[in-house]
Amino acid sequence: MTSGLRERKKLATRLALHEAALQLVAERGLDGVSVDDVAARAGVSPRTFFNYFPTKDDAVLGLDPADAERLTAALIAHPAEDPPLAALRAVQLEQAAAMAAEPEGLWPLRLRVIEAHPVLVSRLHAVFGRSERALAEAIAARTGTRVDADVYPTLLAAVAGAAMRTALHRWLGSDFTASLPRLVDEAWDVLAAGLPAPRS
Amino acid sequence: MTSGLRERKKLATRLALHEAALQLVAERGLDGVSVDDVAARAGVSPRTFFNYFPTKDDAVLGLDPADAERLTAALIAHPAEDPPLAALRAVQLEQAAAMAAEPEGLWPLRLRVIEAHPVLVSRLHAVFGRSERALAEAIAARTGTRVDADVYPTLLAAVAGAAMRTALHRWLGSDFTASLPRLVDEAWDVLAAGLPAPRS
DNA sequence: CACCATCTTGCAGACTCTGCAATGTTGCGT
DNA sequence: ACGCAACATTGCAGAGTCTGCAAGATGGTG
Repeated sequence: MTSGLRERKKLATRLALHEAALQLVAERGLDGVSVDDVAARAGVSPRTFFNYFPTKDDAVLGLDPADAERLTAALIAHPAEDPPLAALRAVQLEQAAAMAAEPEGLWPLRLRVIEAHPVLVSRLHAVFGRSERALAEAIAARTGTRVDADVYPTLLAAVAGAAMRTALHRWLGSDFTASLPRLVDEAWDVLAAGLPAPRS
Repeated sequence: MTSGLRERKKLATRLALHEAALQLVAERGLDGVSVDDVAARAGVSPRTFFNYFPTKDDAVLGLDPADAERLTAALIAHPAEDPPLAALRAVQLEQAAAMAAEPEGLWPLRLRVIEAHPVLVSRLHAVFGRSERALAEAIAARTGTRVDADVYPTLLAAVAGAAMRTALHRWLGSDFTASLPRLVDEAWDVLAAGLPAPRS
């Protein structure tokens, strides 16, 4: 499936561009790095850069838009007897585990770089927003409602994004010593309880 | 306070630029409008445009970063005996009412234009993300916890954003026939109940 | 009225991003 | 092995975005 030399090369180039962007920005800051720099370090022409990423920022994030699809696919594949909230929670737990297991600690570096640049934080929020839309559709399919008829699908999708973003933020805050899946779990516990005020 | 001629002129210029951007983009689409066009219609030089908005997109959104501050200020001003969730909900209801009452139906137009351009949807998400950060701080102050010690502030702030975004999305979906405050209320009802699956 | 702060503007220049056409590679059938 | 078709890379030209700087216009103040 992914065996063709062509496919592998494309993947490799994409990753090379992403890592080059990430490292350079970590070293010099976002404004200290141009597309030409990134292309040079990745060993391709500047023009080629734009065949892989529409934007310098996107290269730094390096998130595949197909990630969102994979998430919704996982949700759809989940046993139908589970209620949507439980299904979504389970799917996100798996996703969190996968992220924490990524080789080279790519996610920690990514998150550190993002956190240091407000623009990138915004971009990340935007990416989440995108995938929430797709997620809402999948949830609607699960509950037998339509996205524009009921609050539930859109709201639950947005809340799921909130849970993951919160967990990521706290993961970074713990300097990645905490367990990401556990942080996701904690968030869902509070959500499922109806957000009661914490005992102070 | 806001009485100086200078202040008023700045406000007027800012609004003129925003409305010019909004109208032009509504007519020709985002890519059919350049900063020069916007500046021309607003009657200022292109260079001046950038004294007011860092980006063409920002001019189309036209959201004052001070809006976020006003929200947190309102939360802080809210009676301290209310639990944070109730306080936040009340504050958002007021905000929703204010948005729906805006003259000229600015918000409907804004939302329609935004919805038609994915980039702007992303930008809006980003703006929400920003204000959620500030909100988290205010919530932490209210609950006596610290943002990086407890899930609650960050999560509740993110959820509040989810509620408002969901309500806005549905408002648009209803072609602005629904009551925005009511949509916000519905979202909070579901949230406070712990997101139970809807009876289908 | 005169001074200071602030706002506007033009200009030069770096950078981002796109379309197009030429050139090089890969995959596949014969 | 050969050669064709598909696809990737590259350079170039050009429009558009955005910034710094310095000159000029304008509102606020004593």
